[in-house]
Amino acid sequence: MKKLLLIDGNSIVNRAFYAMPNLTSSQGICTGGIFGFLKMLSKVIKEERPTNIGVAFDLKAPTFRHLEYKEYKAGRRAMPEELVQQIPILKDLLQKMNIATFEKEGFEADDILGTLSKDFNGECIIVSGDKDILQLVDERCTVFHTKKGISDVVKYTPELLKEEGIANPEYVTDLKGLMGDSSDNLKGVPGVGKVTATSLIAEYGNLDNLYSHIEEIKGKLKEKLIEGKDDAYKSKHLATIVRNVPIDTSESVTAFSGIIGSEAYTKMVELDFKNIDSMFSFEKVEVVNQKTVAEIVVITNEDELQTALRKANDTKKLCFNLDGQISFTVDGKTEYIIREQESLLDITIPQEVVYQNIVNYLNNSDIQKTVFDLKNNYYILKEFIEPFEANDLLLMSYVADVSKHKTVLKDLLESYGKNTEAPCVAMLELFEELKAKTIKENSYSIYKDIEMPLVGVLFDMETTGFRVDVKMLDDLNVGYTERISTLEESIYEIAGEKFNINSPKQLGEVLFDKLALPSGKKKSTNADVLEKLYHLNPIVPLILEYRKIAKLQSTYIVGMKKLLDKNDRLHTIFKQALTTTGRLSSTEPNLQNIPVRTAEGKEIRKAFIASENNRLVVADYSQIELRLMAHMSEDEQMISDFNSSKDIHASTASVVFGVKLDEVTKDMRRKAKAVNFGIIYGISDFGLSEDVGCSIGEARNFIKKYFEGYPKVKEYMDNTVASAKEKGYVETLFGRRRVIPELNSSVYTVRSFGERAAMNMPLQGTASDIIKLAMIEVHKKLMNVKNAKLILQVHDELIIDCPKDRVDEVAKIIKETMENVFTLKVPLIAEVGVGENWIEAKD
DNA sequence: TTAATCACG
DNA sequence: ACGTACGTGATTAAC
Repeated sequence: MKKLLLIDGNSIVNRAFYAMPNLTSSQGICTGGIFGFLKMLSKVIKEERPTNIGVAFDLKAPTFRHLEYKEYKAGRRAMPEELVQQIPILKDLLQKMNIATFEKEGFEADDILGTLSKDFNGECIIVSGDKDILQLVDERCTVFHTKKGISDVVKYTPELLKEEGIANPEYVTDLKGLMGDSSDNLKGVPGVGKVTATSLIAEYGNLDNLYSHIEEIKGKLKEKLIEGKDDAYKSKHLATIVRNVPIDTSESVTAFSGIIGSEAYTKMVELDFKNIDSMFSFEKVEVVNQKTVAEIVVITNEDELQTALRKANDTKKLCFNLDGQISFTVDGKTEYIIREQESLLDITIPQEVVYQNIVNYLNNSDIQKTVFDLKNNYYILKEFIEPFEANDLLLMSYVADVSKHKTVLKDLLESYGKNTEAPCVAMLELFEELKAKTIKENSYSIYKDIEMPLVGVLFDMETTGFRVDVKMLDDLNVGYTERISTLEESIYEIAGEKFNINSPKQLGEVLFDKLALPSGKKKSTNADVLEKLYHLNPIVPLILEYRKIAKLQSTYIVGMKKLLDKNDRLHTIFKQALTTTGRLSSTEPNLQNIPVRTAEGKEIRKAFIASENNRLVVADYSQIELRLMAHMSEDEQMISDFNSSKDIHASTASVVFGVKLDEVTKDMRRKAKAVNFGIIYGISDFGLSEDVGCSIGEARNFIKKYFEGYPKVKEYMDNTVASAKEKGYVETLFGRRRVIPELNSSVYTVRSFGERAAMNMPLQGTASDIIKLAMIEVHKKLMNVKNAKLILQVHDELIIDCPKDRVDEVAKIIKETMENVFTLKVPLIAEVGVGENWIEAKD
């Protein structure tokens, strides 16, 4: 049985463009729309296995329908430039894939699809985001309507249309005739919208039948319908798809074999698309190595291994990779690969022997070592050697270009077009290239003086771990289980049925349909929405509490207990090359989001305790990002506020509301605090109004007052954005860069995001540079304090586990180090506390 | 695998 | 006329 897949090219690429992130190839071409289109295409091909495919595009030239109705299409929004550029590339790529594309002057894509589907002898699937196309549905033709994004489709059959009140697919045009369509500039009947039109069509079927029963309709609606009769028929006619476009519809034109040719593959690689092998079946082709021509030597015994390694004494170089296939190079030309054991009978070198031989060279400071992910190499070799010095390509690539960073070596090499057959040769080459780049861009010092010295510190912290009071967690768990079941009962009681409270979908149905609580457009059930419904139904507070307890139990009790070691300690992994700002991230478990804001949350945090006979010394920077704003903007008012006041939010309130410091009320301070946060995030009136709970106008007024009080802050933010747009990147005080391609997008939301990110990164990033420097210093100083260990960093906070008789000494060390690691135009303050657990130490 | 939610700075 | 706070990770449901 033949099966034809038809795609409305413009409609789908448009959906894809808005659904995908802002993808850009290494050659600077926007590719999000194309990639999204291919993703959708691969999915449908896999699921439907079509024998024929056709993709239709609109032409810019006016359609003949256009000639009849001049304003037709005038209402359609202009396509953003980034998307316009992608269309010819997509067409070219489809041709290379041997997929037929169609466009015809005077006709639209849906006309072409209508014609192809009519002439095809077999089953037919049409994919489009445009509802007009539903008129083509029939027994052998299904329409996949992409609701939102690209993967979420509704499959329309005649039966489904019936369920939606459309007895015959043809009546889709009648519906359009009544309701009109602003994007196509179809007028419809004035005053009749989607809801009225849908119910009229459900009742009367089509326009003819409606108007022959017009007497049954009463009041204003009747008048409107009579008045708009001409418009209704005119709009219906315009919405009717033409099914006899003069194109070649023979099956040989659309035939599709399922195999994609090598030319298309090359093009996709050139566009930097990833995972394409999992998307399509490609014709087998020989992979031609680019760049380096490396000699590959396979090593099968210890003698060969030792001979090869010994050369490092002369070349003074050793680059190795132990993750997966073990290989190394000593000259940047030859790749030595240790033969893998493929069966038990294979004779090769045991892993431990390889490690032992390599380790022999690692403490030789004459030899320049290079690896990818040094900290991970410490773990792999921990039985053989203490942490050693080496270049780290992972960190170098992270510093050189955050947006191109990769956590897997092979991906990184690929993204720089390197030969992955000889990873270590490619690593050395890439390291040198990126080193030159960072030196030129003044960010080498971020690598050399911040990231590299930090590796050993993080390894130490992870290895030491954080002790947990398991008994305390168990006790909490018992209480939680009981509370959850009580809450469940009460919730089911009010709802009148059992359902899964954890399912936002089911919960939404209970709240907004069954209990008829008011909801916005999207029926979101998040805490902000529920807060507003707090007093409308007693079920709401119960759900909020249920959510809170369920979260604490699943994430922080059940989840963390699985990760405890035999000494009741948790060992997080810090990801040092992940965030776009320079912050660390923490996983398995994430110890950077342990609860603290609520009373119940604090109970969990209390279970984080010092080691036997020890205390926790906790120090956190006070308002570091805002102090950096004062420093960077050089705003006199803000600098003087920080120099004179202990409470910056109160000072801000006095500036914004124009009152004396002692006249600031709690509410004024609360609002000022929200503005200060907003400033750090790249403020918007909407965001601020959501946070404060006021109108957008009021929020706009706060911002205006704020900038009047701190004029140089405004100037600084404007300059940052302007410079970012010009240079394409922003940077921290220490030279850490973030490239922000979104800044030049013509899509408002994307561009605005870029602007906010540009305002935020220098603040968040500089703060993280500073605390990293402090960590390096503190770690060094603690070597002289026996059993005192740095165990955790939470962005602006450091935690030390140390013997209780050394706490005063350690507290002094950490405070002085953190405060003096860098000098700003305002004081840098670290607040220090001591306690047996994490909560006690923070008071 | 992705979206929704919520924990943190 | 439109939709937004910046940076993260884990769990759950639902495909």
